[in-house]
Amino acid sequence: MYLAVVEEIKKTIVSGHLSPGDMLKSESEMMKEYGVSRMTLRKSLSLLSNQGYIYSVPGKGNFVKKPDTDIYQFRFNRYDNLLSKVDRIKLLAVTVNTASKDVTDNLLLQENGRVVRVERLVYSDEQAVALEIVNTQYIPNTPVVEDRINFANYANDLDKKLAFGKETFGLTKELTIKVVRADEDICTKLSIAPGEDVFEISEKIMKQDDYSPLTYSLFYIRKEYFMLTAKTPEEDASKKIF
Amino acid sequence: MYLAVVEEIKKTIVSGHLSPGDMLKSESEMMKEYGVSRMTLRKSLSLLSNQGYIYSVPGKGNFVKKPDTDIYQFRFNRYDNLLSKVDRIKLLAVTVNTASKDVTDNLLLQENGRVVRVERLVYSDEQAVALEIVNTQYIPNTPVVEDRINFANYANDLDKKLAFGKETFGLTKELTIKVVRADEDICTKLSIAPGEDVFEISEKIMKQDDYSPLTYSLFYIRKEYFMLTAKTPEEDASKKIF
DNA sequence: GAGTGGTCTAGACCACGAT
DNA sequence: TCGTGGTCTAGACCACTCT
Repeated sequence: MYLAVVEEIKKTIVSGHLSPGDMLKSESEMMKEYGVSRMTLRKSLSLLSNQGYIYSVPGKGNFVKKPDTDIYQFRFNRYDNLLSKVDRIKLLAVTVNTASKDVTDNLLLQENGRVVRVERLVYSDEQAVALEIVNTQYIPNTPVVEDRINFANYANDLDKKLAFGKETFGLTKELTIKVVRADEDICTKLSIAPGEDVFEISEKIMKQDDYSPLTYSLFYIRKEYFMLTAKTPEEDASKKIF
Repeated sequence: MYLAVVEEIKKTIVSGHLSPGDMLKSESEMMKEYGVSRMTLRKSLSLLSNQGYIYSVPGKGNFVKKPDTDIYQFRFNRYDNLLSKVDRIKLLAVTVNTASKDVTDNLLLQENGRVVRVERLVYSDEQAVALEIVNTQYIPNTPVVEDRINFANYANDLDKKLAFGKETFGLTKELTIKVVRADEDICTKLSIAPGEDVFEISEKIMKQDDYSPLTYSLFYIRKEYFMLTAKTPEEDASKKIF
């Protein structure tokens, strides 16, 4: 029933009777028009709001929203997004050392702060296709960190658990993708020609409440082995909303 | 009040009393526990559901969801995402011709189908930094298409309006980003060395209901002029949901 | 059949904007 | 002051799952 009302309202919007910025009829009017109770109507309205069709201003009314069609969504995971199957991950090194400027800035460390640095090489088709560097602030005697060092040869899910325990909720992540000229170290490890370009994907994991950084990772990928596909968010929200 | 209940429930989840897959107390129990009515409690639950904390199974109960932390979101717009300001857009050509294989596949055309092809060069700092190719199915005498040709030297918003009229709602878009070796044509137009790599961003705009393609665009960008930043979706849904 | 979540209702009080 | 949307309530019926 509330879904039917949603469709009705969508029609009046899309069919052009209403344009962005226009006000919808008041809720009491719409209750009569569609023959539903207030709560039911409001359920419809909030669904429309979630789908980006409308927004409401307390004391004034509900308005048609200009749709934001420039938002995209994608799924990314360091090991699952390469263009060919990962068949081996090799642990290169686990070190505790002074952070570089880049790492210091991103992890908001003190000057000369120390970090745990885990370096891994990702193989596909017997070839090294990606180099992964995970930096975590080093806090001596923290079980999490010590564990992280001990088990650093395991990757992926286990990695996350070790780093954050049960804190899988309440995290925000930020990803930056660009193309950079590979430095000597990367060229050697990925066995590519000097001066070649590679993808650089940096991933920063932060706490959601105060944005304090937990890890800062760099992922260098041979450019033929990565591409990204993103889509406009689904409208399927309908099923999730209530 | 319902927000307070949300916080309460989050606590019981995050503090580890509940793990993914576990069932929450029944709604009637929680009503008593938090001293709220059914509708209020359900408002809290649907908020939690939207934020990805829980899901519910009719006839059984509400369950803690394993958070999907691999979803990212970003905003993209052909002209607003370059690393430097766009100061000029030059229309190179508007042609009606037989579609290439790639275009035919993506627009689901008949064999030897014809398309309107609009080609533009994007300038920044007096340099050509990106080449844009927009393909739309050619349907003779369709006002939309004819207008598109007439006004093809205008870009961005106007472009969208001409192509889709009031249909700004109900569209889905798909983006693919990769790095490819520039062909001769691109090298000339962007004045880069032969064999250099460029970003290739393809954008396919479809109708949301039947996924029928409307336009298929290719965007070639000099690799120094583009990078992408994406974030985990906000939890701010709270404000949007009701 | 008992318990669960999904939906809907009629009525109430509030904070807010416009006048 | 009046109309608007935001919130909350108590009670009802339904379809579903489990035993």
